[in-house]
Amino acid sequence: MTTTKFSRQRESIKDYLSTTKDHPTADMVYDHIKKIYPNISLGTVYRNLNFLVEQGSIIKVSYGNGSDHFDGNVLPHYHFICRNCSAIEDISMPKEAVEQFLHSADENFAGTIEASSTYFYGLCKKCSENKH
Amino acid sequence: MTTTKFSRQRESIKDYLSTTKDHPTADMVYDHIKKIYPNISLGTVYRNLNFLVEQGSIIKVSYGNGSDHFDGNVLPHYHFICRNCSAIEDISMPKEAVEQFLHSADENFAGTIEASSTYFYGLCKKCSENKH
DNA sequence: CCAATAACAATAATTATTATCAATATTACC
DNA sequence: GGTAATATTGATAATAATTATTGTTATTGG
Repeated sequence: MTTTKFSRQRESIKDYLSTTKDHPTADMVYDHIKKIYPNISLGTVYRNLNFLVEQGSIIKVSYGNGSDHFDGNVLPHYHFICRNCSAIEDISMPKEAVEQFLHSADENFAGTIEASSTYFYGLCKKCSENKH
Repeated sequence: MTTTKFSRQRESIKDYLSTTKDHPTADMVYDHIKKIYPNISLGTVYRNLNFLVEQGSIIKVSYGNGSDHFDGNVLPHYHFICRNCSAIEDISMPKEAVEQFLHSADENFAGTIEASSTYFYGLCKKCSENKH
């Protein structure tokens, strides 16, 4: 079997994602980690992001338009994407609402539902205030 | 203003998507339409798929892994992606369940929620039966 | 400390999609 | 119906995002 070795670059990426509330893309992570390890390469960032997603330490947020984003918050929560400024924000929902929704899906489907991901779209607070 | 002219290629793409229950990618649409218009180009397929999405005649299904898929069913419904065979299937949910879920999201968010998209993951009927 | 090898940096390759442009098809008008 | 105007096409080049390759470096078990 193949063992996982420690890597300061990977650790740094994980740390960054666990402390920021942004939902950076691979490129944004790259820009940030470069300040600490100036000769890290973008490929290493991608490799480690995929590794960490695989491992369950971070979450990949992909909502269709352009690049994937990454999130260090692995607790169950939902994402909102602003159609004006493209910012991604978290939405936490009461457990009951989520359970009911999943239950309803399960009732209407023949196979086995194991997980789900929901993206909400609209205008964030700032943008909806500035729109008039 | 710019008027929209008829195009047999576009019509053919729309027809195909409205009659299939698959959720083909641009490439799969291309392969199908080529049987009817052998010298259609992939660019034309992309161009028309985007046009039809814009127009609201079809829906784009993008759940992160690889290519976008397209769906001729524009009635409100949800999508399930099998983690084993990658098939995409439809799930329709009772209106109340959806409304309650959206309402709950709205209550927990400061901005304005206008739309949402949910993907369910797991094993489809066939795969969950074959797994043991 | 050192050999084995996981992880690295640099970069090439791939995949999915969009843009460009001359040729063709569709439509409005006579 | 014929023709001018132009939307759409097919072919292909370009771009964006991500993954694979390769020789070098860092980590770790013995």
